[in-house]
Amino acid sequence: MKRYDPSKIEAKWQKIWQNEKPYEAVDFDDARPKIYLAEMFPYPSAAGLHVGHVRNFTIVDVLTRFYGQLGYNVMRPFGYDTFGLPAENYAIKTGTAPQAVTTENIANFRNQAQRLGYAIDWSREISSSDPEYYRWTQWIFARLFERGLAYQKESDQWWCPVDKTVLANEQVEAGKCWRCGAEVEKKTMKQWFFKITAYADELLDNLDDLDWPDKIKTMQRNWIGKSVGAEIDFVIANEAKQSSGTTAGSLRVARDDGEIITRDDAIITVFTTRPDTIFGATFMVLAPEHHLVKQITTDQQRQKVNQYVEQTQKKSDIERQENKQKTGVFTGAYAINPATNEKIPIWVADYVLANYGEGAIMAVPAHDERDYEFAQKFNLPIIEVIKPQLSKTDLKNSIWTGEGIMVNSMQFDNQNSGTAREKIVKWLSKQGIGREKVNYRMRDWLISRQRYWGTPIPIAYDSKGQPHLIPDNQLPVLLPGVEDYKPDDSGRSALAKADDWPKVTIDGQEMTRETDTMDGYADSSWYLLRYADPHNTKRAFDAKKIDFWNPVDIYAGADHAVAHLLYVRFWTKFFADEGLIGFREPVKKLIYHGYVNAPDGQKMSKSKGNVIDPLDIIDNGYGADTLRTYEMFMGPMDQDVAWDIASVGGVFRFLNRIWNLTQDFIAQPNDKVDNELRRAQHKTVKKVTGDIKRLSLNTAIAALMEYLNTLAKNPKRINRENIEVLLKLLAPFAPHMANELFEQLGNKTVIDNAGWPEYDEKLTEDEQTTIAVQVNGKLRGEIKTARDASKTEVKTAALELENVQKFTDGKTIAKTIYVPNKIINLVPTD
RNA sequence: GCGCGAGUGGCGGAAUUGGUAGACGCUGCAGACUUAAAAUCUGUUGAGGUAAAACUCGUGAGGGUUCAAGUCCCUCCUCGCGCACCA
Repeated sequence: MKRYDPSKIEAKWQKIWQNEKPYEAVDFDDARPKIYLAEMFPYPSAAGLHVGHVRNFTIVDVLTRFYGQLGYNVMRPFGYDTFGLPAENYAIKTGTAPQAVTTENIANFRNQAQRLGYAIDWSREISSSDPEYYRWTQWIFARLFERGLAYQKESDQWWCPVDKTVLANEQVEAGKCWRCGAEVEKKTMKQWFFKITAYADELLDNLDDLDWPDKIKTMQRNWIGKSVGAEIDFVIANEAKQSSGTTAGSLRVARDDGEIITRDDAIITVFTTRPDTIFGATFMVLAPEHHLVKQITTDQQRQKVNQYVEQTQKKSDIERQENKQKTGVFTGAYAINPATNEKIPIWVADYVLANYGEGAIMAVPAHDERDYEFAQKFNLPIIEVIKPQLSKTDLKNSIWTGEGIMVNSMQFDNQNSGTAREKIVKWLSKQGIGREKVNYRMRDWLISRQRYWGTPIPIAYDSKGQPHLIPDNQLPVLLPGVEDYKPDDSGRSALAKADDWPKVTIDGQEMTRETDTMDGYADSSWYLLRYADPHNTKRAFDAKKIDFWNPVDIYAGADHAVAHLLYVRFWTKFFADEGLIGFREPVKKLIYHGYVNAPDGQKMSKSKGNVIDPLDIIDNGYGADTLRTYEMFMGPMDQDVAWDIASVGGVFRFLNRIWNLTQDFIAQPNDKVDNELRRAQHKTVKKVTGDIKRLSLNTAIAALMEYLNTLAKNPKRINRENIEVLLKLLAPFAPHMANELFEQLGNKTVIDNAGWPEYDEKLTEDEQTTIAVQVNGKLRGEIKTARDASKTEVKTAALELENVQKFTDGKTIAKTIYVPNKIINLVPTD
């Protein structure tokens, strides 16, 4: 008898798959349904595949093979996210050119992916640092530029002092760089942005219809952070000379110190989501960076205010976030509350953020917790304008921030705050001092990176510093080889140091190239389209091919909940608006799986020395089939799981038993149909099919184990069909073994083409069913009956059970609940 | 603080629609084979209880709805993740 030796059979089948290319997708094949599956393409690190990749790729592989067996025209491509910081940092560390490192790492990744037996369409392999790819990333930049969706702006940006580049908001996590963890700094620089905010509403609204995990959708909603409210103008009041009045067109107001300021400077606009509470606005607060702070501050308060502003500017954002104690200073100035016409003081405090809304608020301490805290601390008046429709006991110590009935609000009294809100906005807008306003927390996507290893931004500047697109026919703007690509503190990438490269002639004009490169997320925002037409040299992609394959049916990943998955949605919407594609969402179903952690539950990391190398597992004799099956079996897909080598052994034993069982059958074949095994077989087909469809892969494998246990108990009664069905169901998880044994059984076709087994619903049910017998809801016994047994029959049989009689003796049955084939519950009178 | 998840044996987990809690795997224990070990195979493995059964308890805690609750409702605790002064 042959022994199970994974190394032999896996090498054999991998070679066959490489030579015969059975997993290439067919464009425009209408005879079969199509399905497009993809994983988030990996950064090919020098360390090779890790167990997390294996989980990610195997999930997609199981589905690829499953749908393939079901007869689908499956596209499952593969690619590499090669541009970006990790590759460049690695190149710097090892003193090799990023180009060379990348080529080497791709070869390694490809080789390792093949050693795992993935059913990849290798004809569609792409990598983002390939000029044939980034040429089109540049082309897309140009289209965005033409529509005003790529623009330049000078502003404060997050700068990572370690990676020496600016970062997008999405790449700053709790004030730290997402890559290296260094605390980021503010730096004023002129940078390129993509105007993702133009799509804010659609990005938010379309989330509702996506078959994505709620967790991701919630994160994206929070990130977009839509707030519907109003802008309201407050006029700055003058204590001493109230009556300086207006002159034509502009309001002129005198300040305490006598200086006259014009209307533009005399208005503070605020954003609020609760205009209904305006009658309770008893003070105003400006962010320390607000442009009016200097002008309105009175001489008396000037020193204190300056000191406070200086102090907060010195603090990093982290420090500002850490200290939740309210601080602030009175400016000495007042504004008029337009609803009450009362004079209210204007304060400066860092709890108001400069970069959201107007950087100024009307403070309603009775109905906002932060304002309340501030008012308590500085003894500012609190006026209640909304009465909750609840008993007061609920709010003893806190203030009411919900809806309610308006009070102290003149003509709006006794109305519901929700309806009053709209009326107040109308009332204010009639007076020209208020308007509806929607604000978003999301900012535009900053894409400039002061690093070498990225897609060059296809822009050049004329002598006046005006940006011009590099014409399409001069694309790609090739990344030149340079000697020294290390980043520095100059705020410019290494490309600025490349001798002649920045010089370019466009339309006969001498210009200077942009030397920053694009954020790597730009590259990954359209690769799911390129897969459908990976070798097109005339355009980014052919609309007909996109139309055939895209959007992606199932996309699997474990990271990038906000950044990548928001950007790729943004670009898809842009492409649709450009008429390049016919859909507005890139991914129908998203699988967001958990991490594979070290045995102690900690994250695997080189520094902790707890990294499990998947290739070691293969080479130690377990083989790729065991590794793949184990990673699918270790727990539900969406959960984090800890590595457990003992369980790897359990899965190996499972496969080994299938091997031995099949060898025994080959030695002593049997043709007879055994009813019990046939039923077990059909039951298993139903269960495994259903489980794979609902992505419950761990229970699908458990069902295969159960089926194997049933077969192994009756080795003599197993027939060919029993075994072949087992192998077909196993094939997505352990394709090498399934193919090998299927062949050993004498089949001429490979198992991939042998179809997915079907089941007969009637055969998935036992002829006899076991019915649990309860008395008063407690289990007292079991009876076996025919499937179609009537309630009366079952009841009679149940009442005959000795153990049931013990609990029903001398009592009458008041109620009988019967769930066919499941349970009967007898409820006696007391 | 707010939002979203989750809490089930010694461990990972299962229970898809309110219907027999603990599938499947690991570990442990006992046995077979072996000079021995590994491998393999068989049995067993929630707690209490019993010679064996019966029976009692049991899905984070407490209450509720129901013939019936891991599952639904209320209150609370713990952990994880996300957001974090966004007006």
